[in-house]
Amino acid sequence: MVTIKEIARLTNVSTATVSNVLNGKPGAAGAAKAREITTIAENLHYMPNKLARSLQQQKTNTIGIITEDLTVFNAPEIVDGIDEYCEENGYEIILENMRLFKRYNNDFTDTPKHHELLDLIMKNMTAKQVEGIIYVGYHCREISYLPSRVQVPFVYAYCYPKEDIYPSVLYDDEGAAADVTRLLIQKGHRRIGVICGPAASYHTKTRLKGFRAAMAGHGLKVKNSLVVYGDWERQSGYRLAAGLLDQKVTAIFSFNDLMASGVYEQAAERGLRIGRDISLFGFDNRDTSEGYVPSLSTVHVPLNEIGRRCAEITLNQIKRRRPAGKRIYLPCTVLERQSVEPV
Amino acid sequence: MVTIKEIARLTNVSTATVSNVLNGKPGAAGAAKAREITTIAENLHYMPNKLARSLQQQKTNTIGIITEDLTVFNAPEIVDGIDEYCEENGYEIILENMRLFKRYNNDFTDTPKHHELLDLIMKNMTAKQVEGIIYVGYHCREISYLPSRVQVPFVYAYCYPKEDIYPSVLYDDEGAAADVTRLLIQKGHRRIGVICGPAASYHTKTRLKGFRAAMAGHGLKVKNSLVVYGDWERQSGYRLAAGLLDQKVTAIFSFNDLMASGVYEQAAERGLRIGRDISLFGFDNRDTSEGYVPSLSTVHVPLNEIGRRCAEITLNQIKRRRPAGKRIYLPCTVLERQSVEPV
DNA sequence: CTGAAAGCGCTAACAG
DNA sequence: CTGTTAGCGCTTTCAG
Repeated sequence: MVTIKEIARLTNVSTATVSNVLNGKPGAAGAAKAREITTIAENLHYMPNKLARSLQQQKTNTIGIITEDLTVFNAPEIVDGIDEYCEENGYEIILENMRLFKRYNNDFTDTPKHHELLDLIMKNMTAKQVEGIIYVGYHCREISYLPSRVQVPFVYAYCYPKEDIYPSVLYDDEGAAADVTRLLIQKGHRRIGVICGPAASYHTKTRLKGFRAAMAGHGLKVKNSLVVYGDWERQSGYRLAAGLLDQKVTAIFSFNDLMASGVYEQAAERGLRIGRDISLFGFDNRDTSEGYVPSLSTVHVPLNEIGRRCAEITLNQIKRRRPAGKRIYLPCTVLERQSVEPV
Repeated sequence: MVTIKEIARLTNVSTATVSNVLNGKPGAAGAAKAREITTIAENLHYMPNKLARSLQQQKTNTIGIITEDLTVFNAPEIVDGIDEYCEENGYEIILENMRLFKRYNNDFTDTPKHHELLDLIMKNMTAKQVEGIIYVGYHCREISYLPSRVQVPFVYAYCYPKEDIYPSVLYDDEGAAADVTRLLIQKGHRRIGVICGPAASYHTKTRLKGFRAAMAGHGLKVKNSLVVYGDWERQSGYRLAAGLLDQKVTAIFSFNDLMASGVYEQAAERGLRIGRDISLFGFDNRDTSEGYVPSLSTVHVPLNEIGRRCAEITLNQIKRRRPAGKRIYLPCTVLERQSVEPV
């Protein structure tokens, strides 16, 4: 690794001069000398050591991302958004993946062990002098264990901390569900079946709230038997659709695309055609949903935008530009495709 | 940020002693003094500055990961595998995402622009003193633009360089396709339809090779009209299945799960039941495939393992334990589920 | 057992 | 316009 010192030696100037020239300081050296320095640096493929620079400047231009689990479908897109924003603003990222799914066999809850792991990661990131940290949840919920000692701006993506001690960015589940419901109502649907996730889930609760609000807004009653609870998997959509179809619903609102795909299956077996005989809405806009036949109407969730926004908040806080906000809900986009028709 | 100097001042010893005590050097100080130092450090939440340490030790214990696109389905799992192995071995990762999909509107090819971007990233990583770099492709193929100046071990995941200049880890497409084909043949299937990806795709070519080899191995001829080409999307599976079913195939081997899901649709519309009336195999083991009804037989590709293996090779090279290998093909696992039955 | 001194690669402040 | 000096936080001889 060729250093600044080496170049200084070869060009008979001080390291300071080399540094100044290479950093484009005006008038750091005479034109001839300056050219000599840059040429030599070029030829030797000189590359500044960022460790040394950061140490001396007391600034790393780096933020840390902690993912609860990078392999869960929403995480990469959020990370991508963070990365994008950071790149545009001269920041870099380091990544720590907690791997919660694999570590705890998919059924962990917020355990002390989890808390310990978080603290360890926080320590490590602090040691690496990150200037801010973004915590990416693997599913939306309130996080009750908070990091112990936070010395830099800390922002939650896709989850939020108890009592909103730190800012967080989520999306507007409730509004999106209400939008979908209103759209179905406008198309003349009255008997709308709802396939929720588990009753305890944040997403289930907020989306259901939006659904009920929209129904009430149109003076429609919600029949309890038309609201059923699955487990987010395709299988449960397939199974639960049977009961709803038996009850002659004209539309089904599935709280995710996976369960909606099970509805296609169930409908096909009964000789019902989605879009024609029954309308269907999903949620998530998984990359496969557009390819369904007919294409699935669904809700696009702004994952990339969540990432970008978190990064923006973090960088703003680093620059002390703005005080920390609270919880931010980004709007979703309702995508009407062929699986929905008027009654 | 409390430093070693601060602690030295408070405990009336030199920074060297503090450092030695905190790093557990035997006999660095008297027992009492040592305890005092550790206590103070604890209370002040002292945290070593890794930048400084790395600079002085000329060692970062960090490797870089370059993803072509983190949001493509295989990338997170590979990154996860790398991360896992590194964590187990005391290494950390920094991530750079090229975002090729978004940058080039999904239809980039290996352009000069791409090459430039790669060099920029390489430079940056080198500046950060990574000890090795893993390049994660977004789909399997030969990469023709190589990084210009590589100063550390460099390993390809899920793609491979021209002339195998650097080691690479992929999976055994050909063998897996042959395994699937043999399994179908053993179940008595003779008229097997194949839904490939685009003809030019590496995956299409190698899997087709495996398919043909297995057929030939059993003295079976491959009818050209039974080998059709899609675009990896569900739609094309739906469409192409029609032609194959018209030709009375008893089994369909779809080269990915997405297109296989289209086959379910087509079959359902014709009143055919997958598993009973027609057997179906996918490829990729996408997380949704198990939830299909009936569950889809498919091929699990060892993405996590690819990541782990790449990390292993990289760390071994860093420690100069082994010479660089060539291309490594990891075995896939055939998952037989309910979508396959004997004729 | 303990500490002074040197130095990793770089930049900022200041003096000539 | 140019160079000297000092120091970021840490570890590592090596001398006491």
